[in-house]
Amino acid sequence: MPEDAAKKPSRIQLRNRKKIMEAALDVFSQHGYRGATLDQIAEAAGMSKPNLIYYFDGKEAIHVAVLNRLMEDWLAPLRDMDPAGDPLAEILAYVRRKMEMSREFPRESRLFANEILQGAPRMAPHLESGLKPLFEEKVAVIEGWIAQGRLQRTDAGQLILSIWAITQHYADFDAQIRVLFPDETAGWQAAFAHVDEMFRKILAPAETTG
Amino acid sequence: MPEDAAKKPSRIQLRNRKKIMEAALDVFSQHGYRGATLDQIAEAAGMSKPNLIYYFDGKEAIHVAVLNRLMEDWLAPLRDMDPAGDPLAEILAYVRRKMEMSREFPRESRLFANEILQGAPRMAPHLESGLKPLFEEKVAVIEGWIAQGRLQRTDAGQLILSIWAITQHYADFDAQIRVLFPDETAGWQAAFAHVDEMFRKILAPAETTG
DNA sequence: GTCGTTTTTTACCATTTGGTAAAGGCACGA
DNA sequence: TCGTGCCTTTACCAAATGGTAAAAAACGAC
Repeated sequence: MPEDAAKKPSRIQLRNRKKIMEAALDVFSQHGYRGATLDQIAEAAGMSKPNLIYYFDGKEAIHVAVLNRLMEDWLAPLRDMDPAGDPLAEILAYVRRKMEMSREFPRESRLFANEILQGAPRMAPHLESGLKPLFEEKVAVIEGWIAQGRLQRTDAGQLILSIWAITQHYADFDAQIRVLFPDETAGWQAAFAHVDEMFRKILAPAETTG
Repeated sequence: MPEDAAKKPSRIQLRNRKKIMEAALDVFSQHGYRGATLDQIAEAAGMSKPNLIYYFDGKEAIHVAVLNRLMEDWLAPLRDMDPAGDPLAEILAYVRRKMEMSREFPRESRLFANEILQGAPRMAPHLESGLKPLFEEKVAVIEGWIAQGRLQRTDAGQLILSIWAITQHYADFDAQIRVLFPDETAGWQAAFAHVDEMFRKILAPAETTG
């Protein structure tokens, strides 16, 4: 059984685990954890259900594995925010990258949203150990910028929240947006322009009239 | 069978349907459609499973009934936005009311989010016939205000989207926010202040330097 | 109270679903 | 070519779940 393997996984193992996780991302993000079935995942992965169980300990293990891999990529843009860079440029670049992720990886966004919506039953530890320290670190960075007068005074924590809220909304509420903006391409263009403009106004460098 | 009753429902019917829908809101919003079971709903409603089926045609019918009732209340704040009022005040009032709804009715918000996340399989008609016309009406109102120079020039559709995104985020991503802001009360205060400040900056009446 | 109607319960059922057992297939080194 | 160990499939299973049948209980007009 490869699940507990401390040894190097074979080429076949790597390939099949990847296929399973790709299929699972697809199915889980579309139906949620309980809505997804092993049969669906197996079919999407092009293999039999017992074969899934051969590579992973069970449904929950697959879900956790997908979430774990996801978290890295998900936090990367925030991690990249550079304290040494120009404040406004750094934050706007972060916003843009989050928008790009919503456009390019909507499945990942929805999987994450699904998990949080249900109360993060399988991800609470990750939030504590992965997300929270990074969040607090970057809050401190932004507060530093504000203290230096290089950024409009604002609540740094709430600012990051609102960046998440808006950017992820475009992926998570796609079904709704599609109804309101039938022209997808124009919608994305308007969205990119709008969020940039929005946060630009919010963060305009502090006027010395403070 | 009361489901197809064109006749007036009895007092017992009204009471029990209400109890069922309240229970269903609780369970569906916590576990999603497929994650919720009739047994859970029955227990939460304090009655037997066959009794649920006596009052509703089945699981899906319960879900649809809950969603339908929800939509009215959900759109009310936007509906209340008054074209004759002061632009900035109207929009900020709308934002505040949406924030209050996130705080007071998180289950409703999450139920809605869940449905949209899964592609709105049971709500697409409502989005077309209920949400979309109202959305377009209010977009026109805001565009009118902008044309009159009473509001900072911005994309009205995107503006409404971002109001939804941010306000609903506080309810939908509660599990995440709880990790990042352990002090709930302070979190809500900061949130209310932040969104008000945010949209105030975005919408500041157009300076005549346009 | 009595009778017809509405409401509720008990006892089931068929299907779906996560998971297992065990045999069969396959690759690959000796 | 023959094992040996990794991989895959076939045939199942027990529990959960949406739903039904039909009898029992409660209600309400008279």
